[in-house]
Amino acid sequence: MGEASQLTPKEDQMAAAADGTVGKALDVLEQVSGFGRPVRFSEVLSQSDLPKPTLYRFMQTLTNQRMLEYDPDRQTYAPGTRLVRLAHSAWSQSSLAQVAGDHLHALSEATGETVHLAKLDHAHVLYLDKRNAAQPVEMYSQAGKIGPAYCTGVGKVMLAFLPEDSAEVVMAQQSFHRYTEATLTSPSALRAEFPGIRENGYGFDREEHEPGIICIAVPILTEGHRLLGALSVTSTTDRTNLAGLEKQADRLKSTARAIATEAQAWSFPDHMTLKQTGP
Amino acid sequence: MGEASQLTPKEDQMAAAADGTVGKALDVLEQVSGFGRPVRFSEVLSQSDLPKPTLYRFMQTLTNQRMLEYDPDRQTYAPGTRLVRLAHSAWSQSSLAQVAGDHLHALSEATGETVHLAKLDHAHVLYLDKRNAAQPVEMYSQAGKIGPAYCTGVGKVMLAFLPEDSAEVVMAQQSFHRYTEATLTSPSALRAEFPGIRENGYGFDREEHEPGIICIAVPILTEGHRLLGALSVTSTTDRTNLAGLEKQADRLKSTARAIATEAQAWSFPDHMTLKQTGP
DNA sequence: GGTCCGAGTTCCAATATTTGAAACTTGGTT
DNA sequence: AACCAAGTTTCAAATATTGGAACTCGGACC
Repeated sequence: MGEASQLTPKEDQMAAAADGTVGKALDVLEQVSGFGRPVRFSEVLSQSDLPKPTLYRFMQTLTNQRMLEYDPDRQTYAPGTRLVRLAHSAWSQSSLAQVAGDHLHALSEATGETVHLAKLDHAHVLYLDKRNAAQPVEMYSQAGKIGPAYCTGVGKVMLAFLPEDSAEVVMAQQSFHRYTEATLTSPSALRAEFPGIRENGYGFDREEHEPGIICIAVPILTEGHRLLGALSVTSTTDRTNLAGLEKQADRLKSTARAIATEAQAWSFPDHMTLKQTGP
Repeated sequence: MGEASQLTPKEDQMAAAADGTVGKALDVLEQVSGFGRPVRFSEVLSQSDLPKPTLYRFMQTLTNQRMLEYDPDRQTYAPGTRLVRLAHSAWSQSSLAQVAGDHLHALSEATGETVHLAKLDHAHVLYLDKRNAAQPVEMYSQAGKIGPAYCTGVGKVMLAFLPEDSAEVVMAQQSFHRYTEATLTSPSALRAEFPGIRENGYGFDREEHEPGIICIAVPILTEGHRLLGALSVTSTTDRTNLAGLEKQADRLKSTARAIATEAQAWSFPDHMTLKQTGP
């Protein structure tokens, strides 16, 4: 059992709770990945509650399967590149990410600010895409990155539009680190914001995660009110303020609606022959 | 078995084939991902040789583990976003990708062309990074994307610098589709290029994959001559020719050497704060 | 040179898990 | 109402996983 690991919120007792051998193997993968750097077998062993031969076999299997990669020079394991390939496939099949691309671009052009597309993963916010007004697309520099749910615009908005019991479960898993003065550090503080967010249809990040950084976020909902993700426009207190961001609310909402509609209608046009291209 | 297998000896035909339950589960994941679009359970079933309940349980497990995602509206499965998260971790831990970033940028600035970083994954070329010049080439490739090994600059160069038996194994797995007039469509045609590539230390793509697209590529090798990946500069026949690209050979080689050195020296200066950014 | 030590690896019988034929449920169609 | 296909559950038999213990290997330290 690990002690305080670096960024993981409360380790979810039931979620990671292995279903079967596959679950345990994936736990090992997650653990290696969680180190954030290549690790020796013994390092993983000391953090794992699996017996030595069992862990050893899992790591062998995962390495065989290229989910882990072994560096023979350093004798370390790191998450394997098969993951990168699979993730590319996952990302390009995500109707949300695919459909949203153009909308994000348009939004960042129109506002001149950075735009994020995110969804809820486990108990974290997972960023699916990001557009800077000036810069072109960056792939995994930002896509795939995770952030806290309780102190980001997208996170709070998604919580507010989640079924109440689900939201409670997610909130129970937050670590509530106080990043700034403004960070909300309890479920009740969060809960208090929800009615307002639900009524307006948007929410703010009031420098709750980083000083000087503010944002406005809206949920992306299906017609059946199922939560698909969220959208945000970020700026700094140097350039604008909450009232300024609020002016973008309608544009954000209609973009989110458009994305939701297209994502649902998206019947996978086969024009993306996932055949290989490039030199 | 149990021989020291450095790079997939011969088991590779059945490569994905079973290592135990975990292997089978990952096969299922790969299969779903291979569809390239969300799929129904029965579609997977008809393409799998697993019995119905077995496949069913695997897909349940994978869904529980968020390696797959189930769309209740459409009743389809697609690769899950947990993969995107894990891949982000894999990518950011890949010393190659991390270390190469600045070099790629410099190279694309200096040459004004598109630069690719790739490694060998299974029998494919897997692109780890790409930098566009100001005027990007008409082409689509990004991190996580795979391409053929036998008709790309990076692929051929990597094959040439692989131990002979490994190269043969990889070549035996190529499909040798004739993309263009110039495509090499047999192991022997490939083999004939290797001595030249090894002697020069670089290789070309002579419009073998896409008409009008040419490139020069060099391998990235450790001091112990272990193959880490490859690097390429791509252009079009409109803008230059092979002789023109060849002028970049020395710059490419020294960049590759620098990347290799840094990648090996990279002892993980704990830049691992993993601090989450973005609202 | 020998001995000790810890990391990594293999063995193998006890045990818990996976397995899949068959039966059942669900939702849509004739 | 009867039918069919897709998806889900059951349960004993078959099999894979498990982990204590013993072994190998290479380096550190007398």
